[in-house]
Amino acid sequence: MSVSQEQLQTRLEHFRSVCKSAGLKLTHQRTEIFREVARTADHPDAQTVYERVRKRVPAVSLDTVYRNLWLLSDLGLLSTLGPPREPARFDANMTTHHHFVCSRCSMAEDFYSREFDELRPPEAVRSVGEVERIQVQLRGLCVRCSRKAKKEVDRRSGWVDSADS
Amino acid sequence: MSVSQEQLQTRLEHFRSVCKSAGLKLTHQRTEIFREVARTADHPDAQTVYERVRKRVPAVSLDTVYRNLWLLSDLGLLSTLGPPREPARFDANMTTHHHFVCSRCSMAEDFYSREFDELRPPEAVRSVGEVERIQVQLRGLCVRCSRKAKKEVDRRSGWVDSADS
DNA sequence: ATGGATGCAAACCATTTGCAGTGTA
DNA sequence: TACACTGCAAATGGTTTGCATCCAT
Repeated sequence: MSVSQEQLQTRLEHFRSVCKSAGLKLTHQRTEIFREVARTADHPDAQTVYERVRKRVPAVSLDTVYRNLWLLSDLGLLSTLGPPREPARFDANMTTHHHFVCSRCSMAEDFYSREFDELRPPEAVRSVGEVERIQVQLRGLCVRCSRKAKKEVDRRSGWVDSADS
Repeated sequence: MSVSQEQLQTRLEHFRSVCKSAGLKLTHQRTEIFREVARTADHPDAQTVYERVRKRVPAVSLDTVYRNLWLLSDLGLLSTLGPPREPARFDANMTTHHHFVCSRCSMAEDFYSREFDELRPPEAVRSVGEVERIQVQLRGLCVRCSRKAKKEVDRRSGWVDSADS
Protein backbone atom coordinates (compact mmCIF):
# COMPACT_ATOMS: atom_id res chain seq x y z
CA MET A 1 0.00 0.00 0.00
CA SER A 2 2.61 2.58 0.92
CA VAL A 3 5.46 3.92 -1.12
CA SER A 4 9.19 3.73 -0.45
CA GLN A 5 10.79 6.46 1.64
CA GLU A 6 12.96 7.75 -1.22
CA GLN A 7 10.06 7.61 -3.64
CA LEU A 8 8.12 9.83 -1.28
CA GLN A 9 11.05 12.23 -0.91
CA THR A 10 11.40 12.51 -4.66
CA ARG A 11 7.73 13.31 -4.99
CA LEU A 12 7.88 15.93 -2.26
CA GLU A 13 10.89 17.56 -3.86
CA HIS A 14 9.12 17.70 -7.18
CA PHE A 15 6.06 19.09 -5.45
CA ARG A 16 8.11 21.90 -3.89
CA SER A 17 9.82 22.83 -7.09
CA VAL A 18 6.62 22.89 -9.12
CA CYS A 19 4.84 24.98 -6.48
CA LYS A 20 7.73 27.37 -6.35
CA SER A 21 7.88 27.90 -10.08
CA ALA A 22 4.11 28.32 -10.21
CA GLY A 23 4.28 31.01 -7.54
CA LEU A 24 2.29 28.95 -5.04
CA LYS A 25 2.96 29.18 -1.35
CA LEU A 26 4.19 26.15 0.50
CA THR A 27 1.70 26.17 3.31
CA HIS A 28 1.65 23.56 5.99
CA GLN A 29 -1.76 22.34 4.83
CA ARG A 30 -0.83 22.15 1.17
CA THR A 31 2.27 20.16 1.94
CA GLU A 32 0.48 17.70 4.20
CA ILE A 33 -2.31 17.21 1.71
CA PHE A 34 0.12 16.41 -1.04
CA ARG A 35 2.18 14.18 1.23
CA GLU A 36 -0.90 12.24 2.19
CA VAL A 37 -1.72 11.36 -1.41
CA ALA A 38 1.93 10.79 -2.30
CA ARG A 39 2.71 8.41 0.52
CA THR A 40 0.31 5.63 -0.42
CA ALA A 41 -0.59 3.74 -3.53
CA ASP A 42 -4.28 3.51 -2.77
CA HIS A 43 -6.36 6.19 -4.43
CA PRO A 44 -8.12 8.13 -1.72
CA ASP A 45 -11.06 10.42 -2.28
CA ALA A 46 -11.14 13.93 -0.83
CA GLN A 47 -12.98 12.86 2.30
CA THR A 48 -10.38 10.20 3.06
CA VAL A 49 -7.50 12.58 2.50
CA TYR A 50 -9.24 15.01 4.80
CA GLU A 51 -9.59 12.48 7.61
CA ARG A 52 -5.97 11.37 7.31
CA VAL A 53 -4.54 14.87 7.16
CA ARG A 54 -6.62 15.92 10.11
CA LYS A 55 -4.59 13.60 12.32
CA ARG A 56 -1.52 15.72 11.67
CA VAL A 57 -3.22 19.08 11.13
CA PRO A 58 -6.39 19.04 13.23
CA ALA A 59 -7.54 22.43 11.97
CA VAL A 60 -7.63 21.70 8.21
CA SER A 61 -10.95 22.13 6.58
CA LEU A 62 -12.50 19.92 3.97
CA ASP A 63 -12.74 22.71 1.44
CA THR A 64 -9.02 23.38 1.71
CA VAL A 65 -8.45 19.74 0.92
CA TYR A 66 -10.65 20.03 -2.16
CA ARG A 67 -9.06 23.25 -3.33
CA ASN A 68 -5.60 21.81 -3.08
CA LEU A 69 -6.40 18.46 -4.57
CA TRP A 70 -7.82 20.05 -7.71
CA LEU A 71 -5.12 22.67 -7.83
CA LEU A 72 -2.41 20.04 -7.61
CA SER A 73 -4.06 18.01 -10.29
CA ASP A 74 -4.23 21.08 -12.53
CA LEU A 75 -0.50 21.46 -11.98
CA GLY A 76 0.12 17.89 -13.01
CA LEU A 77 1.22 16.81 -9.56
CA LEU A 78 -1.74 14.52 -9.09
CA SER A 79 -4.12 12.82 -11.43
CA THR A 80 -7.68 11.72 -10.91
CA LEU A 81 -9.10 8.30 -11.40
CA GLY A 82 -12.01 8.38 -13.80
CA PRO A 83 -13.70 11.39 -15.34
CA PRO A 84 -13.44 14.24 -12.85
CA ARG A 85 -16.17 16.71 -11.98
CA GLU A 86 -18.78 15.15 -14.19
CA PRO A 87 -22.18 13.54 -13.81
CA ALA A 88 -22.65 9.92 -14.86
CA ARG A 89 -23.24 9.35 -18.57
CA PHE A 90 -25.17 6.54 -20.17
CA ASP A 91 -24.57 4.41 -23.21
CA ALA A 92 -26.92 1.94 -24.88
CA ASN A 93 -24.18 0.37 -26.96
CA MET A 94 -23.54 -2.89 -25.16
CA THR A 95 -21.21 -4.43 -27.71
CA THR A 96 -17.53 -4.41 -26.83
CA HIS A 97 -16.12 -1.02 -27.58
CA HIS A 98 -13.78 1.68 -26.36
CA HIS A 99 -13.97 5.41 -25.87
CA PHE A 100 -12.34 8.55 -27.04
CA VAL A 101 -13.05 11.33 -24.54
CA CYS A 102 -12.23 14.97 -25.22
CA SER A 103 -10.35 16.41 -22.29
CA ARG A 104 -11.70 19.87 -23.01
CA CYS A 105 -15.43 19.46 -23.68
CA SER A 106 -15.69 15.85 -22.50
CA MET A 107 -17.41 14.79 -25.69
CA ALA A 108 -17.23 11.00 -25.86
CA GLU A 109 -17.18 8.86 -28.96
CA ASP A 110 -17.26 5.07 -29.23
CA PHE A 111 -14.77 3.28 -31.35
CA TYR A 112 -14.03 -0.32 -32.16
CA SER A 113 -10.74 -2.11 -32.32
CA ARG A 114 -10.17 -5.79 -32.71
CA GLU A 115 -6.67 -5.28 -31.42
CA PHE A 116 -7.87 -3.64 -28.21
CA ASP A 117 -10.62 -6.19 -27.67
CA GLU A 118 -8.06 -8.94 -27.73
CA LEU A 119 -5.67 -7.45 -25.21
CA ARG A 120 -4.83 -9.81 -22.37
CA PRO A 121 -4.07 -8.51 -18.90
CA PRO A 122 -0.42 -8.85 -17.86
CA GLU A 123 0.59 -11.70 -15.56
CA ALA A 124 1.16 -9.45 -12.57
CA VAL A 125 -2.51 -8.51 -12.42
CA ARG A 126 -3.46 -12.08 -11.55
CA SER A 127 -2.58 -11.49 -7.92
CA VAL A 128 -4.80 -8.42 -7.80
CA GLY A 129 -8.03 -9.88 -9.05
CA GLU A 130 -9.82 -11.57 -11.88
CA VAL A 131 -10.31 -9.39 -14.91
CA GLU A 132 -13.77 -9.46 -16.45
CA ARG A 133 -13.65 -6.53 -18.77
CA ILE A 134 -10.93 -4.51 -20.41
CA GLN A 135 -11.58 -1.04 -21.68
CA VAL A 136 -9.28 1.40 -23.35
CA GLN A 137 -9.79 5.10 -22.94
CA LEU A 138 -8.20 7.59 -25.24
CA ARG A 139 -7.98 11.15 -24.02
CA GLY A 140 -7.18 14.17 -26.10
CA LEU A 141 -8.61 17.15 -27.92
CA CYS A 142 -11.55 16.48 -30.21
CA VAL A 143 -11.51 18.10 -33.65
CA ARG A 144 -14.14 20.63 -32.70
CA CYS A 145 -12.16 21.83 -29.69
CA SER A 146 -8.87 21.90 -31.51
CA ARG A 147 -10.42 23.96 -34.31
CA LYS A 148 -11.76 26.32 -31.70
CA ALA A 149 -8.36 26.51 -30.01
CA LYS A 150 -6.66 27.24 -33.30
CA LYS A 151 -9.10 30.04 -34.02
CA GLU A 152 -8.27 31.52 -30.63
CA VAL A 153 -4.59 31.57 -31.47
CA ASP A 154 -5.18 33.08 -34.91
CA ARG A 155 -7.35 35.80 -33.45
CA ARG A 156 -4.76 36.74 -30.87
CA SER A 157 -1.85 36.87 -33.27
CA GLY A 158 -4.03 38.91 -35.65
CA TRP A 159 -4.92 41.58 -33.13
CA VAL A 160 -1.67 42.15 -31.28
CA ASP A 161 -3.22 44.82 -29.05
CA SER A 162 -2.30 45.44 -25.41
CA ALA A 163 -2.00 42.05 -23.72
CA ASP A 164 0.11 38.87 -23.95
CA SER A 165 2.92 38.16 -26.38
CA MET B 1 -24.70 11.06 -33.90
CA SER B 2 -27.86 8.97 -34.27
CA VAL B 3 -28.27 5.30 -34.84
CA SER B 4 -29.88 3.48 -37.76
CA GLN B 5 -33.59 2.79 -37.65
CA GLU B 6 -33.18 -0.97 -37.54
CA GLN B 7 -30.46 -0.72 -34.92
CA LEU B 8 -32.89 1.20 -32.78
CA GLN B 9 -35.66 -1.33 -33.37
CA THR B 10 -33.36 -4.17 -32.38
CA ARG B 11 -32.44 -2.39 -29.20
CA LEU B 12 -36.05 -1.69 -28.33
CA GLU B 13 -37.01 -5.28 -28.93
CA HIS B 14 -34.22 -6.45 -26.68
CA PHE B 15 -35.31 -3.91 -24.10
CA ARG B 16 -38.86 -5.24 -24.11
CA SER B 17 -37.83 -8.83 -23.82
CA VAL B 18 -35.40 -8.20 -20.98
CA CYS B 19 -37.98 -6.14 -19.10
CA LYS B 20 -40.59 -8.80 -19.58
CA SER B 21 -38.41 -11.61 -18.29
CA ALA B 22 -37.33 -9.47 -15.36
CA GLY B 23 -40.95 -8.86 -14.45
CA LEU B 24 -40.71 -5.14 -15.11
CA LYS B 25 -43.62 -3.19 -16.44
CA LEU B 26 -43.33 -1.48 -19.80
CA THR B 27 -44.45 1.96 -18.81
CA HIS B 28 -44.58 4.82 -21.22
CA GLN B 29 -41.86 6.65 -19.30
CA ARG B 30 -39.52 3.68 -19.09
CA THR B 31 -39.81 3.02 -22.79
CA GLU B 32 -39.20 6.62 -23.77
CA ILE B 33 -36.22 6.91 -21.45
CA PHE B 34 -34.61 3.84 -22.92
CA ARG B 35 -35.42 4.93 -26.46
CA GLU B 36 -33.82 8.28 -25.84
CA VAL B 37 -30.50 6.73 -24.86
CA ALA B 38 -30.73 4.06 -27.52
CA ARG B 39 -31.39 6.38 -30.41
CA THR B 40 -28.17 8.36 -30.29
CA ALA B 41 -24.50 7.59 -30.03
CA ASP B 42 -23.67 10.51 -27.82
CA HIS B 43 -23.55 9.67 -24.16
CA PRO B 44 -26.08 11.84 -22.39
CA ASP B 45 -26.20 12.41 -18.67
CA ALA B 46 -29.43 12.06 -16.72
CA GLN B 47 -30.29 15.74 -17.00
CA THR B 48 -29.96 15.65 -20.77
CA VAL B 49 -32.07 12.53 -21.09
CA TYR B 50 -34.65 14.22 -18.90
CA GLU B 51 -34.82 17.30 -21.09
CA ARG B 52 -35.09 15.26 -24.28
CA VAL B 53 -37.72 12.90 -22.94
CA ARG B 54 -39.74 15.79 -21.60
CA LYS B 55 -40.43 16.89 -25.16
CA ARG B 56 -42.37 13.69 -25.74
CA VAL B 57 -43.60 13.08 -22.20
CA PRO B 58 -43.99 16.50 -20.60
CA ALA B 59 -44.91 15.06 -17.22
CA VAL B 60 -41.82 12.88 -16.61
CA SER B 61 -39.89 13.72 -13.53
CA LEU B 62 -36.16 13.80 -13.19
CA ASP B 63 -36.12 11.17 -10.48
CA THR B 64 -37.97 8.73 -12.71
CA VAL B 65 -35.28 9.27 -15.28
CA TYR B 66 -32.62 8.48 -12.70
CA ARG B 67 -34.43 5.45 -11.36
CA ASN B 68 -34.82 3.98 -14.81
CA LEU B 69 -31.35 4.80 -16.04
CA TRP B 70 -29.75 2.96 -13.13
CA LEU B 71 -32.25 0.15 -13.26
CA LEU B 72 -31.62 -0.38 -16.95
CA SER B 73 -27.91 -0.34 -16.39
CA ASP B 74 -28.27 -2.94 -13.63
CA LEU B 75 -30.15 -5.06 -16.14
CA GLY B 76 -27.34 -4.75 -18.64
CA LEU B 77 -29.39 -2.71 -21.08
CA LEU B 78 -27.25 0.37 -20.62
CA SER B 79 -23.75 0.98 -19.42
CA THR B 80 -22.23 4.00 -17.79
CA LEU B 81 -19.22 5.92 -18.93
CA GLY B 82 -16.66 6.13 -16.18
CA PRO B 83 -16.94 4.99 -12.59
CA PRO B 84 -20.56 5.44 -11.56
CA ARG B 85 -21.84 6.75 -8.22
CA GLU B 86 -18.40 7.51 -6.86
CA PRO B 87 -16.49 10.55 -5.66
CA ALA B 88 -13.31 11.62 -7.45
CA ARG B 89 -10.17 9.77 -6.39
CA PHE B 90 -6.64 11.07 -6.51
CA ASP B 91 -3.36 9.52 -7.50
CA ALA B 92 0.17 10.89 -7.06
CA ASN B 93 1.71 8.39 -9.41
CA MET B 94 2.30 10.45 -12.53
CA THR B 95 4.33 7.88 -14.45
CA THR B 96 2.49 6.11 -17.23
CA HIS B 97 0.38 3.38 -15.75
CA HIS B 98 -2.95 1.63 -15.92
CA HIS B 99 -5.62 0.60 -13.45
CA PHE B 100 -7.34 -2.44 -12.17
CA VAL B 101 -10.62 -1.43 -10.54
CA CYS B 102 -12.74 -3.80 -8.51
CA SER B 103 -16.33 -3.65 -9.68
CA ARG B 104 -17.59 -4.62 -6.24
CA CYS B 105 -15.62 -2.52 -3.74
CA SER B 106 -14.06 -0.14 -6.28
CA MET B 107 -10.58 -0.75 -4.89
CA ALA B 108 -8.11 0.51 -7.48
CA GLU B 109 -4.58 -0.73 -8.07
CA ASP B 110 -1.98 0.63 -10.44
CA PHE B 111 -0.17 -1.66 -12.77
CA TYR B 112 2.45 -1.28 -15.43
CA SER B 113 2.62 -2.78 -18.86
CA ARG B 114 5.06 -1.96 -21.59
CA GLU B 115 2.67 -3.54 -24.06
CA PHE B 116 -0.21 -1.30 -23.04
CA ASP B 117 1.98 1.81 -22.97
CA GLU B 118 2.92 1.22 -26.54
CA LEU B 119 -0.59 0.80 -27.91
CA ARG B 120 -1.35 3.08 -30.83
CA PRO B 121 -4.85 4.39 -31.47
CA PRO B 122 -6.56 2.89 -34.52
CA GLU B 123 -6.66 4.90 -37.74
CA ALA B 124 -10.36 5.63 -37.48
CA VAL B 125 -9.88 7.69 -34.34
CA ARG B 126 -7.88 10.28 -36.29
CA SER B 127 -11.06 11.90 -37.53
CA VAL B 128 -12.39 12.20 -33.97
CA GLY B 129 -9.51 13.99 -32.35
CA GLU B 130 -5.88 13.92 -31.44
CA VAL B 131 -5.02 11.37 -28.80
CA GLU B 132 -2.78 12.58 -26.02
CA ARG B 133 -3.06 9.79 -23.53
CA ILE B 134 -4.11 6.19 -23.63
CA GLN B 135 -5.20 4.40 -20.53
CA VAL B 136 -6.36 0.86 -20.05
CA GLN B 137 -8.84 -0.01 -17.37
CA LEU B 138 -9.35 -3.52 -16.19
CA ARG B 139 -12.54 -4.24 -14.30
CA GLY B 140 -13.28 -7.32 -12.30
CA LEU B 141 -13.43 -8.77 -8.80
CA CYS B 142 -10.43 -8.14 -6.58
CA VAL B 143 -9.06 -11.05 -4.58
CA ARG B 144 -10.49 -9.76 -1.34
CA CYS B 145 -13.97 -9.51 -2.74
CA SER B 146 -13.81 -12.85 -4.47
CA ARG B 147 -12.63 -14.49 -1.24
CA LYS B 148 -15.53 -12.84 0.53
CA ALA B 149 -17.94 -14.01 -2.16
CA LYS B 150 -16.62 -17.54 -1.93
CA LYS B 151 -17.06 -17.54 1.84
CA GLU B 152 -20.66 -16.46 1.32
CA VAL B 153 -21.30 -19.41 -0.94
CA ASP B 154 -19.59 -21.86 1.44
CA ARG B 155 -21.62 -20.58 4.35
CA ARG B 156 -24.89 -21.00 2.51
CA SER B 157 -24.20 -24.49 1.28
CA GLY B 158 -23.04 -25.42 4.79
CA TRP B 159 -26.16 -24.24 6.56
CA VAL B 160 -28.93 -25.34 4.22
CA ASP B 161 -31.58 -23.90 6.51
CA SER B 162 -34.82 -22.33 5.31
CA ALA B 163 -33.97 -20.18 2.29
CA ASP B 164 -32.61 -20.53 -1.26
CA SER B 165 -31.45 -23.73 -2.95
C1' DA C 1 3.34 44.34 3.73
C1' DT C 2 0.61 42.03 0.77
C1' DG C 3 -1.37 38.85 -2.17
C1' DG C 4 -2.24 34.19 -2.01
C1' DA C 5 -4.24 30.71 1.22
C1' DT C 6 -7.20 29.28 4.90
C1' DG C 7 -11.56 28.30 7.76
C1' DC C 8 -16.16 28.92 8.19
C1' DA C 9 -20.73 28.74 6.75
C1' DA C 10 -23.79 28.87 3.31
C1' DA C 11 -24.69 27.65 -1.50
C1' DC C 12 -24.88 24.39 -5.30
C1' DC C 13 -25.67 20.52 -8.09
C1' DA C 14 -26.31 15.77 -9.00
C1' DT C 15 -28.62 12.10 -7.17
C1' DT C 16 -31.68 9.57 -3.82
C1' DT C 17 -35.60 8.61 -0.82
C1' DG C 18 -40.42 8.45 1.47
C1' DC C 19 -44.84 8.50 0.43
C1' DA C 20 -49.35 8.76 -1.52
C1' DG C 21 -51.54 8.21 -5.74
C1' DT C 22 -51.55 5.85 -10.53
C1' DG C 23 -51.43 2.53 -14.29
C1' DT C 24 -49.79 -1.92 -16.21
C1' DA C 25 -50.13 -6.84 -16.22
C1' DT D 1 -57.24 -6.17 -8.38
C1' DA D 2 -52.46 -5.96 -6.86
C1' DC D 3 -48.17 -4.54 -7.01
C1' DA D 4 -44.79 -2.14 -9.58
C1' DC D 5 -44.11 2.56 -11.00
C1' DT D 6 -44.59 7.44 -10.98
C1' DG D 7 -44.50 12.41 -9.41
C1' DC D 8 -43.70 15.39 -5.86
C1' DA D 9 -41.08 17.39 -2.43
C1' DA D 10 -37.79 17.05 0.78
C1' DA D 11 -33.29 14.96 2.08
C1' DT D 12 -28.59 13.70 1.06
C1' DG D 13 -23.81 13.78 -0.23
C1' DG D 14 -20.10 15.50 -2.67
C1' DT D 15 -18.08 19.70 -4.02
C1' DT D 16 -17.75 24.81 -4.52
C1' DT D 17 -17.95 29.71 -3.26
C1' DG D 18 -17.94 34.37 -0.69
C1' DC D 19 -15.80 36.56 2.65
C1' DA D 20 -13.07 38.03 6.55
C1' DT D 21 -8.77 36.68 8.45
C1' DC D 22 -4.14 34.89 8.37
C1' DC D 23 0.56 33.71 7.04
C1' DA D 24 4.43 32.53 3.65
C1' DT D 25 7.24 35.22 0.85
